[in-house]
Amino acid sequence: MSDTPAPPDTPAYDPAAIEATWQQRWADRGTNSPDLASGGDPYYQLMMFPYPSAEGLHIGNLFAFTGADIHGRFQRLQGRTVFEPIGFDSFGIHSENFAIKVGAHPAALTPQNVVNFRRQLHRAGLMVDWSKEVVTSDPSYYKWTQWLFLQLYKQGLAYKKAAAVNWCPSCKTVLANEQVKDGQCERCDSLVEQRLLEQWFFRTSQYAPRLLDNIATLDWSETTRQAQRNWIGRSDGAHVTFRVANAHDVTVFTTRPDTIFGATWVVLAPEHPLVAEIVTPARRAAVDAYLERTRTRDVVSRKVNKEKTGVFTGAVAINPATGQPIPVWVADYVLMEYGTGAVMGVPGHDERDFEFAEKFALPIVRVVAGADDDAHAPLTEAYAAKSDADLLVNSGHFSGMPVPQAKKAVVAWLEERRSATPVVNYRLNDWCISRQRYWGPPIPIIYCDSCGPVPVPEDQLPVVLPLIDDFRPDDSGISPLARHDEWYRVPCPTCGIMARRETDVSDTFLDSAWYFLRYPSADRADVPFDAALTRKWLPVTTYIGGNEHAVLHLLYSRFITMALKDAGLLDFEEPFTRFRAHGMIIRDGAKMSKSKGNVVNPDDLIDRWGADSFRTYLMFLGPYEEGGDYRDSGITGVRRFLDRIWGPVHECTADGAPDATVLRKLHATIRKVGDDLPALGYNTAIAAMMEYVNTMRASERTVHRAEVEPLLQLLAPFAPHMTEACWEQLGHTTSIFDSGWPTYDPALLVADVLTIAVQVNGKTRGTVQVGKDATQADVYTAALQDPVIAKLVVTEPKKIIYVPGRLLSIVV
RNA sequence: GCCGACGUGGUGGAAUUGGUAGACACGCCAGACUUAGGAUCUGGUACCUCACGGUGUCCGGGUUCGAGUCCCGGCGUUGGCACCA
Repeated sequence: MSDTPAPPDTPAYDPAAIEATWQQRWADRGTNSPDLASGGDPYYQLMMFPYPSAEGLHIGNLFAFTGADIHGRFQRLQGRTVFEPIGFDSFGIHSENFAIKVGAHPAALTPQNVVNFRRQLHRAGLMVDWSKEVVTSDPSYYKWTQWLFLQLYKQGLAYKKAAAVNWCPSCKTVLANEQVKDGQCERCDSLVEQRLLEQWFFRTSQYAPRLLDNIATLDWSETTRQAQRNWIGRSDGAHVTFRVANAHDVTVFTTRPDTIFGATWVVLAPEHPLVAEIVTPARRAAVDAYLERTRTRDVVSRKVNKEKTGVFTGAVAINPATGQPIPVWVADYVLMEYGTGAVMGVPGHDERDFEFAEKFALPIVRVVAGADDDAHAPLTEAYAAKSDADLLVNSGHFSGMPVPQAKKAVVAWLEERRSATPVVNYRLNDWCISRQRYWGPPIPIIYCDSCGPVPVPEDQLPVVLPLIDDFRPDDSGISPLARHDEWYRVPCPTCGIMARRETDVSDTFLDSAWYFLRYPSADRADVPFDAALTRKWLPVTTYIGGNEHAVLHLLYSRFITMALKDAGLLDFEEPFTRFRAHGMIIRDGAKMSKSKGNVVNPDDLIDRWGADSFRTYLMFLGPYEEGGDYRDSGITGVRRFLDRIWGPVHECTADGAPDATVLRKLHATIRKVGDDLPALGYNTAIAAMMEYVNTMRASERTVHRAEVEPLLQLLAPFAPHMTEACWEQLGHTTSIFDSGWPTYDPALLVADVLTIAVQVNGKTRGTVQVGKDATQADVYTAALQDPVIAKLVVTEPKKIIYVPGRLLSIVV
């Protein structure tokens, strides 16, 4: 960029040439491919691998990768053997839908996209070990995804059941519950329908307590840990049994057993198996009509439109606390998939029940009251406040007891009468992994009329996804692969008679739930992951990624790891020791998107400014874990900063001694950057280096070699190419990344003269210069020399507070 | 509705965790060097005031010698969850 005539011996800083040169050298010399078997002090630096879109790398990808790369490079400068792999999450509905949209085949499009991504990632100067790349749609990878399915199957963790599932009519596939938001498809926003299909599930719910309890042991971003806790959704309560005349008992789940004296009805979910049994002949027609109505209602109006509906079954249950008969209703505000599919209606203390009671004129009884409330005043809304001072009322011999205590006491009392048991419930469901789509790993199961479902023998893996032209999904709910007899008709592995392959493929989240296990062993065709390498390199030391995967991807990965541990295939059960969520890059205060037309193309920016400036600028936008607002104009400042280092490196002198002031600033900077980098405080580390460069170059002085050389090491993680070139210019023949991290001398950090702020009655009135060993009395004496302060301090101060090295506060 | 995060100049953001608010950078203003400047360098830049001085970290209270930071009550922005009993 600079046209300034440089001194004859200083070549202009030309990022394009330097970056190409060093990327080539790193590749030729294997600089970024550590010896995984022999390298000491292993550090596994993982970044979330991208889905290779046709648009190429998004600026958000590069923000994420650069931050992770800086962390990895810093660890390497600290002397660790750093393994920083990357790959491509190339299977899945994203890739398939895009292929359909542009009329191409995903098997043709994906490799093109991967080539483009690889090119862009190389340009960004990441310290990636390209010899360990994985591509999830490659048979050499998905062979092991299928193997993984079989391991879970063997353990009884994979099972098939007919279930009401979420069907997206636009994507034409089943969606996991977690892919449905407000009754809409997370991907395309279509209204989701309910369908009853046979699906494969993993028993994630079985691991809920462990997945929850382990969270306490993880060094993860707090927001991510909280999101996982919420998702797993532990709630402590009780099962309470209600007698129903001439029928089975109804068991409900409640977290408020203390309110049972106020339960004035019981409700079953429409799908509850007992509905058919308890309904009285007189009410059967009405109930059947209601069930029919809910069945045909789509998920949206059921889950989003919260208008209460319901119907009385005619049955009567006995409240086990009061002994009173209460009606049994059916209503769709009760969900079959949670708890027991039945609840007790306590309108006084639950908003939903209150609404239901008002609509159907059911009795509302108050059984909890705040200390100052009248126990007999009618309720105008549900009283669900959770103050510990709330007391039970109208609750027999429990009246007057505080709520927390009553929760336990009531259950214990009912337990004695065999009407209740304490229960912990989790919100976490089993993971539906079936997808009625084409672009994924076929689920390795064969259905035989005489043997039933038979797993494909492991030595016959992979079940190769056939290259077919009519891969588009249709509305039948049957996978495209089912249209190909020649593929799906196979002999049964057990008995040899003609059988049928499973034609569904598995969820993309399964591909990514184990990829970190594959990386170190990516070049091994004989095993999914080598035992010795895995023991040495896993769990992942630091994982950096987006919080949009806080729940699904991270939870599934944790589940898979636990399942493999239980199968004896791993010796750890948490895959990611440390996880940090990076923030999001926005532009003009809004998310970048094509529709808003505010997308920034990374290729253009690297062409114009160079990867080093681009990387450093992205990290300078704001705190890494919070993200930042991308502004086009700001990158000039960072480019200028690099230019201002490039010059001195080429013109520095080794004669004489470095300047004392500069040296003190240098050591302060080494400390600051060394403290900031492990905590991902990239923006402040860059600011500190800028400050140092301003000091170093003050008054256009000639810079000493010892002033600039350590700076290159501090800057190297941000601007790897430029610092390598400068390092070479200073006469080094090996990579700067093998040069270690500079140390600072604490003795040099203390200035000889300190500036102390002086406050009088809390207001800053001036500053004084004192020697570094000055006492409170010295500072006070010095302060009184200041006429402004002397004028304010006319009497003996009431109080003097001295904060050593910082300020003196005088109270008069 | 529930849970969490956040609120600082024209802008992005700093602030050693209770100690001189606005580091660093963008932008802007002025100057230097220039045929030229969208290059480079130097200086200035929170607000009010000619000045002395005063006021300032969303608003209102409080604790403290001292509050951007801690406490109480509001308002706003944003992310997640949501008929989960």
